[in-house]
This record gives sequence, C-alpha cells and structure tokens, in this order.
Amino acid sequence: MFTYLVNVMKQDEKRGLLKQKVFDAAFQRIQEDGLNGLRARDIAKDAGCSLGSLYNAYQDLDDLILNVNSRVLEMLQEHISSNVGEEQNAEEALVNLAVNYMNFAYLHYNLWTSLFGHTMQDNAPIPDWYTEQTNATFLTLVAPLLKLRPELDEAQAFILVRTLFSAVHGIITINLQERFISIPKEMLEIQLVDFVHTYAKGLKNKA
Amino acid sequence: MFTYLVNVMKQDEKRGLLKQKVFDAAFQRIQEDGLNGLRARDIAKDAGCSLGSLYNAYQDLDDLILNVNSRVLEMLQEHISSNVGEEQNAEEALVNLAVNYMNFAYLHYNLWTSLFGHTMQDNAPIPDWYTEQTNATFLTLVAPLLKLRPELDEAQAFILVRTLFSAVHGIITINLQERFISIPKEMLEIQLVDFVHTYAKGLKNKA
DNA sequence: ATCACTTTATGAACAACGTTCAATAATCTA
DNA sequence: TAGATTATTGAACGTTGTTCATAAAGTGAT
Repeated sequence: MFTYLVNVMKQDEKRGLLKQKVFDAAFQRIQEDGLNGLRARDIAKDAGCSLGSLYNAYQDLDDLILNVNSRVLEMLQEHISSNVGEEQNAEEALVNLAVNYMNFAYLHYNLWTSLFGHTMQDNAPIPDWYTEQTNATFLTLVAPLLKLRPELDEAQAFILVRTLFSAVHGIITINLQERFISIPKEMLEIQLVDFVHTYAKGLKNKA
Repeated sequence: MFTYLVNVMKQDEKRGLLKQKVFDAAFQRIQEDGLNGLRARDIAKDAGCSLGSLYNAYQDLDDLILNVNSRVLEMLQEHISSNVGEEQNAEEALVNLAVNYMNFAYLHYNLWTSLFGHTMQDNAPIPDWYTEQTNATFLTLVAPLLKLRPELDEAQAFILVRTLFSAVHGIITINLQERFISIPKEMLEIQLVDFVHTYAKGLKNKA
C-alpha cells in the first residue's frame, strides 16, 4: 500500500520523500554512533537508496550534516527554554536555562557534540542560513530575560545571555570531554547552579 | 658535514632524530594548516623520509597528534601562567590567567583548536599519559591561587580554577567559532575581564 | 674485514572513504 | 504514444591511513 502512495505522488513529492529518508537515516546514525561514525554508504543503505541518490538529495555530506544540526538546534531551542519565563526573577530564569542546557547535553550527547564538533571540508565557509539560525536561537534565549528585566536594553541582555551561555557551555563541555577528569552529573548540576548564582550575585553588586 | 654527524651517531640517536623530524613536520603543518589539513604523506615529505618510516616512528597519526598536542599543552601552561602569581590579590591573578589564555588562543589559533578539536579514530580511548598531563596542567594553575588564598584547601581551589577556566574557555571558544557572531579581540578582552571581576565579586559576597 | 644477525627504511599495495558520472530507468508533457 | 526531461544507479576515480614484503643499513663477534 505504501507503493501505491508512491505511485500516486508527483515527482517533487517523491523527491521530498527521498530527502526525508536520507535525513532520517543520517540523524539516527549521528544520534547513535556520533559524527565520527557517519559514512555515506551506511546512510544510503539505511535510507534504502543508492549511494549516488544521496548526492542527488544533498550537495555533499557537509550539506546533510548541517541540515541535521539545524534540526538539533531547533530541538535545543525548544528544550532549553521550556520552564523558562514563568519565574519570579531573572536569576532563576538563568539557572533554569543553564540546567536545561546541561540536561540536553547529557540526553542527546552525540547530537550535541555534532553541533559543535563539526567542521567543513577544505575549510569551506559555513553557509549563511546556518549561522543565521544559530544566532536566531540565541535571540530566543534573550527574550524571556528581557521580559523579566525590562530595564535592560536588548544589546545588554544579548551580551549577558551570550556571556552566560558561553560560560555554561564551557563548563559542560570541559566536563564531558574525555581528556579531562569529569565529575558526575549531579555534582556538575550543583556546580553549575552555584556558578550562575555566584555570577548573578556579582552582577547585582556591580552598581 | 651533517652526513658525517649522522654516520657517527648510534642507532637509537638516529631513531630519535627521525622522530624529532617527523614531530617538527607535523607540528608545523598543524600550526599552519590546522588539524584538518594534516596528511601523512605531507608530513613524510616535509620530514624527508618515506611514508612507511612515519609509522616506524609513531604508532599512527593519533599517536603523532597527541605528541604534538602534548607539546602545545606545555606551551599553553608556560604562556598562561606568565605574569601570574606576583599580584596583590587573587582576583587579579584570575584576570591575568583569563587574559593570558585568550591571548594564547589568538596567537596560536590552529594549535589551540588542535588541542580541543582532536578526536580519536574508532572512538579509541585517549591514552592515560595524555589525560594525566592535561590534569597536571590544571594543577599548575591552581598553585598560584593557593599561595594567594591560603585559607582555601586544595580541593576548593581546584574546583574554583576549574570552573573559572571552563567558563573562560567557553567564552573564548564560542567567540572564535565560525558559526557564531564574533566580536573583535579588544571587545572580547573587555568582556572577559568584566566577567572574571563579576564572578569574583559574587564569590566575595557569598558568605 | 667478513660473516651472520638485527634493526631500519622503503614505496607498492590494500581497504575504506567521499564524490562523480555515463548509462539506465522512470516520469512528465504535448 | 513519442520525445524530452528528470531521477536512479553503481561502477569507477582520486585520496585517505595503514600495512608488509623486500631491500638496505647497522651491529658485534671472530
């Protein structure tokens, strides 16, 4: 019955279907084996198409990976800002952002490292649409903070969120990297919450 | 005359010489082209030996890269702790650590990304000697802080330095990654110094 | 200096990879 | 249905990292 559906589809619908199947296969491979274990031939096999068709659907592996990472960015954005924005104060919102980010990194470790560990072949430039989406994701994080602290202008809030996000990202990254001694998740969370509170205290005491 | 020296050398001295030449070639390649541009055949050509000899000197490319990264770690340790330890207070020491770290990242960008961007083939484990060196480098950073703040025990100082280092690392990493909007070095330094001061203020206000 | 023995150097060969492309099949249009 | 357009295929290509049989060089005892 699925074949019937395919037969009844227009050509561009089938093209979309193939693209989707290739995407799904790549996503799952990255999720299970990590970016390092990604092979064009495996993706084609999983997607049920030939090796050549993969390059019909996507320009090259970089193109495909960027599309997967784009989806991961969406997931991250959704996950990170859940339960954020209904707090009484900005400090708790920042703590929640940090803890959500940590949980995402643990929950989707391979997808998360794909986001930051991928580099283009031959030092090719990252396409604009991708960097724009990355920065748009950042702006989403700024929004709840602005609601809570209307006295900040957007530029200030952007810098604040960016700095804090970078710092939190670093703390989690270093802890999860194999080359460093890492502490258990529970301890990391304590350290992270403490860090955000400490930094927030410093911000309050600034003026 | 150089040939004369070679002729007069013992066998293991020549082995060391070859290892050194291969190392130098790899180091220079990584420094100039980055880790992505590293090719076994290029290294062999630069070192003036055959492709096979490279695998006589080092087990594989991972082994060679880890040795280069080990040297980079030494450079980082030396660079980061220069001018640190003679300050009046711990806060200034932490600021200097952060700024030194930033300068190293800018000055030796390819070497620095090699340090954090390298991953093993086939998810092979990182050898113990390397992770031990990494953590030993950390302990070096803790030492000046302990001298300045003798009331901290070593565990507390370690956590403090580790958290701060991770955060600083994250701020610099995110800014230097191509996929994010980056600000000029001068602005980053201001942001970084401000961040450390703010965090230090938070620490003081904790008790 | 000669010989047997060990160590080192070599580059052709191999397997695995991303990518291309001429040939084939499918689909659309008129 | 015929002709034109598009999609699919997998063999083939160029580059990788790595291995290995062969050759060269070094070592030490006689």
